Amino acid sequence: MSTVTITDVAKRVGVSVATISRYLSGFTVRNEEKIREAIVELNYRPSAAARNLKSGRTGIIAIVVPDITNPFFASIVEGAESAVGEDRMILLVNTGDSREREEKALSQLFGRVDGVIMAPLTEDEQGPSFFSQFGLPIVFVDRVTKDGERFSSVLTDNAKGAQLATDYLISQGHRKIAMIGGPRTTTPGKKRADGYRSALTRGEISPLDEYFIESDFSEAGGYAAMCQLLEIDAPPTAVFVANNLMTMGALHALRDRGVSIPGEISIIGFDDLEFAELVNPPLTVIARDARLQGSQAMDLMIKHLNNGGATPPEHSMVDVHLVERGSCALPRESQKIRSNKIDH
Amino acid sequence: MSTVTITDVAKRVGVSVATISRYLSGFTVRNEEKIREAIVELNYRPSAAARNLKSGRTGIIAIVVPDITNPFFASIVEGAESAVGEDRMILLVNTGDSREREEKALSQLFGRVDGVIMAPLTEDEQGPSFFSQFGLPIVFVDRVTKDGERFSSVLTDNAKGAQLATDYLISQGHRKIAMIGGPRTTTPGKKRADGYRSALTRGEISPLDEYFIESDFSEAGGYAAMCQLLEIDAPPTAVFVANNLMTMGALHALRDRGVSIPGEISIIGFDDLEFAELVNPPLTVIARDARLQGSQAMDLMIKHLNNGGATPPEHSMVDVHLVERGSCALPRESQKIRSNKIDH
DNA sequence: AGGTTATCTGCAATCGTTCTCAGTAACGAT
DNA sequence: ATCGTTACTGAGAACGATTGCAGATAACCT
Repeated sequence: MSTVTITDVAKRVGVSVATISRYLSGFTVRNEEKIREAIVELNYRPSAAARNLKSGRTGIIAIVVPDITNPFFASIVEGAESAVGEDRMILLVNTGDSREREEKALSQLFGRVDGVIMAPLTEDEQGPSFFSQFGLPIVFVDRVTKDGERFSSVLTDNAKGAQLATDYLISQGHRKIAMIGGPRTTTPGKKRADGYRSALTRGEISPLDEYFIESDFSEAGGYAAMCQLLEIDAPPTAVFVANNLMTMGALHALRDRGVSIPGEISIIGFDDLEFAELVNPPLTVIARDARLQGSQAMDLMIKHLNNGGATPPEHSMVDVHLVERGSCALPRESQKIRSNKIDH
Repeated sequence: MSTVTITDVAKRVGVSVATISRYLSGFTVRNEEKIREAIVELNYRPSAAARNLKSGRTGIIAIVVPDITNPFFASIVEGAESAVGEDRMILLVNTGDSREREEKALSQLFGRVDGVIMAPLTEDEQGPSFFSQFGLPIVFVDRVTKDGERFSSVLTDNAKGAQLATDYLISQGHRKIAMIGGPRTTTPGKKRADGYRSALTRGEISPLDEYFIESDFSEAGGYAAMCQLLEIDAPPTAVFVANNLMTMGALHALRDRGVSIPGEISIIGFDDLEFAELVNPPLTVIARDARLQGSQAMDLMIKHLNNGGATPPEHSMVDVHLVERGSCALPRESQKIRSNKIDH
């Protein structure tokens, strides 16, 4: 069994533990060759726990996300992973959209990790210094909270993305534009709804309450929301769906009901998906670089830690862009109206 | 700052540290109320590092996967997450398909985690006791290695899955059946290739070398492999693609070349995908429950740890089944042959 | 009141490192 | 020979918790 300690190595070589320790930390010592041999022979591995205790560092950075099976968060994690470097590792916590687990994780993380990169569930429901109380350096990704001022963040230009999407639909002649949004308690939920509304207003379309459904960023939520939209007397001719999972749900709903895209209804999603070009029709989306977001967050964290935690918070913003594929087209009615005009 | 130790709490209450420690470990002590107060007021959080050092336990279980953005592995992680319980956490390591990182991770993990759940990259390339040397309890998922006998594992019935797929294509009348496989150095790569071959043989079709392409389980690999298959003089009428990422690549390739599915070629994939019903046509696949695989692996690990590491290795197998959707159909030629017969 | 348990308490050792401090040895310069 | 410098070494005190041991207190019985 591997319960070999530094003392065993020291005895074997015939020097003090201090020497072995120094060798391990890169100082030059006299019997390097013998030490190397002893380490290999004894299969010695330094105890991380003891190191942590002495140094106060763990070399671990936590990433806390609501749902790892969401490809967006998986990409964030991958991006962070790619930037973590040689001498640190990542601890993943999946909160499963539970506030309780999020809080529990945060308090358990103290002392186990040097810092936390997280996409918090909500921004409103906790006190103003909720996240500060844990005494952990935090970098927020994608979402920001009330005491966000004290921590760095890497956000997406959510409002711009939503505007881009809505403007695009308007430019195609749609006026009955619905949105399936996320919870208003989250940054993306809020900002995307804002962007949608402001684009409508700018386009001189007055937002209809019926056309905005606040859902929950889940596939089931998207499915239900789309069903609800289809039941309206004057159903929308286009729908902006505020995240990838809900988009999948919406597509499922439309498929189940036999509604054709973009013939009967146009769909634009937020966040690209690996399979977006493979669905029928290929999905038009607002895309951003989630990997980049993850790696930037990690960069900020590492910079902060390497400075001894003395850096002021920094905020960066990742750009969004429209990826035109095939799920949006001229609205039926507008087609009619135009042909009427020609007839005229 | 949170550098409050158990000593501070003890002083505040006016008892010894031992008493506080005992209170924390659930023994009944006299001044429970005062202790609770002191802990809250001082915002005391026990040092995980010190605990680890004393107890030798960390309460952390590592999951080592080659690629977290692969939905299959994301589901494994999610499943494991769901089974991890109250008093343990998960450390995720993404090796990015690099053997070097895999090995480095394993050696760094020692002392930081109580056990490792992993899908090793390859089974062949390391010595017979490669994984034993780290002195860590391991549960293998999906793949198994040379010293797999010493560790528990949760595998998939890969051979059966491949046979199911191939038999299905044969039953539809295909005889020119190709396979895009994974690396032979991995368990799934090997077993799925075996299943494919044995199904062909049983169906009295002699396997053609041209029709078997050993790829790398990546999307790019699937794309390239499919292109290669299309260049053959007598291209296959059906292709079994051995994992989800390669299936996506293959679909992309077919789309780019304008080859119709299942009109010109039938496709069956291994591993279901969230969007499999949304692509055009809906994808027929061999499916299995990856979440279950993850949670079973975690269950085995926890059982092992709670027994003080004294349990013998256990091996379980997750079943596979065929999900018929729309990407497979009668082969063209066979259709012709049949109509010829009718004409006859 | 005295004796016997049952319950709680503090002391101090311990886990495996790192790091400070006070050496020691070698060597060239004086 | 003495001194200063450089380059390494070992003893031992931390780090912050847990735990065996023995002592103290309270509770209970006769």
